[in-house]
Amino acid sequence: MSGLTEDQKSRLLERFRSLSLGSAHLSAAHARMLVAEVDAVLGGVVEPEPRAEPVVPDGVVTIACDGSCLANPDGPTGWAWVATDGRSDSGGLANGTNNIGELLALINALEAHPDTALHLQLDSQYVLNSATKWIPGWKRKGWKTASGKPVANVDLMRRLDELLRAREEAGIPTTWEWVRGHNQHALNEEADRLAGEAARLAR
Amino acid sequence: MSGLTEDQKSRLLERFRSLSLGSAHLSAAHARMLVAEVDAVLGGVVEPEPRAEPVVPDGVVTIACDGSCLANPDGPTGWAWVATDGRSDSGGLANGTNNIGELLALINALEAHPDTALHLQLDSQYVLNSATKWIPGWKRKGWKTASGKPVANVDLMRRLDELLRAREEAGIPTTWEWVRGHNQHALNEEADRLAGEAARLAR
RNA sequence: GGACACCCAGUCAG
DNA sequence: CTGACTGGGTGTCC
Repeated sequence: MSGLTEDQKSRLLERFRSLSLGSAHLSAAHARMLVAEVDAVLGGVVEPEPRAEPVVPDGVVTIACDGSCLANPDGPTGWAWVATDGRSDSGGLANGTNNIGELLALINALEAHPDTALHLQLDSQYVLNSATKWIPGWKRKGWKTASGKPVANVDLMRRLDELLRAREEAGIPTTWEWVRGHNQHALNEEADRLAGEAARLAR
Repeated sequence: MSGLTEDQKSRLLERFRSLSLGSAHLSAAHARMLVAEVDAVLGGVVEPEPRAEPVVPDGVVTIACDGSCLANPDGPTGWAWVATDGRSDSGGLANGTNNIGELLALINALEAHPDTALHLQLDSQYVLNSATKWIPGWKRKGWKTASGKPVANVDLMRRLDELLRAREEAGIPTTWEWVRGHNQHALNEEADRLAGEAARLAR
């Protein structure tokens, strides 16, 4: 009924990193993610009940995207994505906003998987709605907001639109899921950690 | 360079309790406070350097307020205040939050000193800012938070406002000081002790 | 008016 | 290390 000790965690982490799965080995990000899972399960934090999660078909890669911004307007900003195919990436800039971080996470995830069917997990309704709902309307109205003001972060929005149109034209499936932030969702938590780390490094 | 042994502490405590200062004698709370001071000084924990502390004018009573809550939301909750006039009080309730404890400490201290110029020491910025900054704004906006949600613990906040307005109308001076928690600040430590005791008794 | 996110600060505890 | 109670602020959209 209890979780792992710190010692057990680090030993597990080392073990996971040295494992071979087929020809590949686990990334550091995924090893940490797995340790967190084991810890949660052993600690009774997650019930073994069937989870009401979307069923992701075989061959589809799930990616969690997240951003971070210390001192929100204009502070050090980080972005990160973590995928179930074992890949992950992150980066930062010296000045940005929380929403720029979230946008960059998605854009970088898409750029890294141009030919892969994806299931995208975001915690930002701003980015999720931009990608799935608002961009078409903005384009029709010359990138103007509902209240007539220019859409923020237009350059990033245009790039996002470009990437999504390319996927659509190539017939590459893309599905979306909103996940609440900080909800012991292993993929998202790891993306959160990496994004925060990247923001701190960009300081 | 070393502090007191437990034996030394209890002997000191007994000694302090039997002392006469003018016609009064030390309360148990203040005796413990003094012993803690001696211990800290002998242990080299506090430097004998001149401290940058507010100078409290003669006739002004300093009061440290503190709250405690075991198992934070909804657990046994205690409050306490300790004053330099030798008085102190504490109490508890079966269910509360940490912040309710801190609020009750201040409210009870004010109620016990309606006509005394006070210097109030709090470790809770939540309560300190409520009392000195936020209440006026909340009243203007119908007790709504900056993010539009109803202010928590409104009943206690209203009572606090009432007490402070009464003091102001009567022209009774009130000054405020934030002290970091658990910083060998004798008055605060004693209030902390009493609040914890009260919480355990309320269990 | 609503929603999500990013922080900052303090406290209470395990 | 974990979690909760509370407040302030900004970024963004409808």
